[in-house]
Amino acid sequence: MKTIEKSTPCELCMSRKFSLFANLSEPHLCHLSDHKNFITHKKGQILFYEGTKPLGVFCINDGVVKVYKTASNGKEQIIRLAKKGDFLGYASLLGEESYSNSATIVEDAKICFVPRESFLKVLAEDTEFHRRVTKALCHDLGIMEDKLTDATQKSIRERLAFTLLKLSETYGIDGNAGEKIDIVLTREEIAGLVGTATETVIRLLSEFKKDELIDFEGKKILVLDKRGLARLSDFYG
Amino acid sequence: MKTIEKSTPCELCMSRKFSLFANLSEPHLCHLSDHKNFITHKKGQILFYEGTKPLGVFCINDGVVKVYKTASNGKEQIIRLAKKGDFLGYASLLGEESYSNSATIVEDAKICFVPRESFLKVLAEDTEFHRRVTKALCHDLGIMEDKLTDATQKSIRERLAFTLLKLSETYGIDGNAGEKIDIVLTREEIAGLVGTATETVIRLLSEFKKDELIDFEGKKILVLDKRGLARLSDFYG
DNA sequence: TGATTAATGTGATATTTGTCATGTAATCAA
DNA sequence: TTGATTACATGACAAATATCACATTAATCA
Repeated sequence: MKTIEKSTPCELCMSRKFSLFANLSEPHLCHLSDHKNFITHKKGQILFYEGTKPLGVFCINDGVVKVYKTASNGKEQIIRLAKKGDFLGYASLLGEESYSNSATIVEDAKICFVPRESFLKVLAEDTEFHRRVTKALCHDLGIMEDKLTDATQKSIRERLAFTLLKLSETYGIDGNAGEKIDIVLTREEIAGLVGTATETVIRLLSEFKKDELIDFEGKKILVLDKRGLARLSDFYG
Repeated sequence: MKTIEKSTPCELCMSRKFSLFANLSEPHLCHLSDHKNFITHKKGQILFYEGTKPLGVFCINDGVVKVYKTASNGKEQIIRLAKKGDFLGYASLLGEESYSNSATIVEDAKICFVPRESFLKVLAEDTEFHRRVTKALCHDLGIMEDKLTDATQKSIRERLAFTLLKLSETYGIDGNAGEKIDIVLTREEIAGLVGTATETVIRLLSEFKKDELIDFEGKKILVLDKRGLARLSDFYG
């Protein structure tokens, strides 16, 4: 079901501007263009599985991908949602390990695959790029520390409120009736994001709606009261 | 209370062999030796605080340091325990951010401080070293994903059992009566490691003792039945 | 040494949250 | 369109865990 088609060369790619590839040299960009594969993925398709070997890195040109671990109880813990401009799989590649997580398309996506050798070549030849990659890894590490701390020290209600705020920050589009979180996530996926049971998410979302913090528009969530959610999430930032 | 004294030069440092500095060139090692500070720290002393700017990296020559975040409820979530050969603070330094966590001495420690410039100089000049740092960061990221998944999907009992196994793996010394975890942690610190309340740790440890999975020897814990703990921790690895 | 503080332990209790069961609504495939 | 599957929803209930209060013991220090 994967579609391979002609794609924008990296030199002209717009989503690159917001990515780690932002400041690469012309020759390196051409090298990547020549070696990459551009693939269109449909919702539900799987990019890679935990435990398999990374053969390169993925750059998201458009769409949304969930990166998650499957716990021993079968539930998915979503590590992050990756969007346009984000890279996938580079940590496992550079760590010289199998994928520590799996990745599945959440919203139809256009994704470039850069093979291992090309990526490593650019990394080796462009020290500045290597430094940016390192910096990104360090930043991600800090984020994971925050997530871990929240997971152990905050209640589900707090975490759900916080998750909604974060989602609206990243995927929010302003409307007349509050900010719409413009991606479709199932309750189960939200539960995976928060780290809880699906039923609990359903109940809490109803509660949030009753309290007029959020509303629903089709399958999407409207954030009506950010301040209220921030208060609930014990987040003062 | 910090003591500055003469220290082994990096070239001769034994704990370096197990660290990221393992394969540095002679000139780089000398450069580090010339610029580092060697400081002896006592239990309870604080190495750095979350939110402050990193001025360099710390290399642990001996001792144990807890790296933790203070949650909004005041509790400490311990991110990791760092021991001989481990580095501290490099993620924040390379991420060009303030410290994302705090570090406090758990067991009396000898620690070298390498100033920012020296560390960055070596990083810039030794590509292989940079690659090893990157690899370590990637590995840590994978570990954090595991921890997050465990934190949301496993019970406290499972996590405590797992924590004890990990501790015995790292700090265990074999004795006639099981494997002794040879560091002193308060119940509160164990709670911070697991991500739970102190009372819960106390109760569960008593339960584990009653079930003859562990025993106490002074302030230290003896692991009597690893298999039993592994079963309890839902860990098959 | 005695006084003070920190660490450990225990009980009672309330709450949060997960689980199971079941039902309805929405979506999808043939 | 219809049957099947998936998503959403709700109730009942049990279990795990946090919190608070208060002992008791150990460690520290003046």
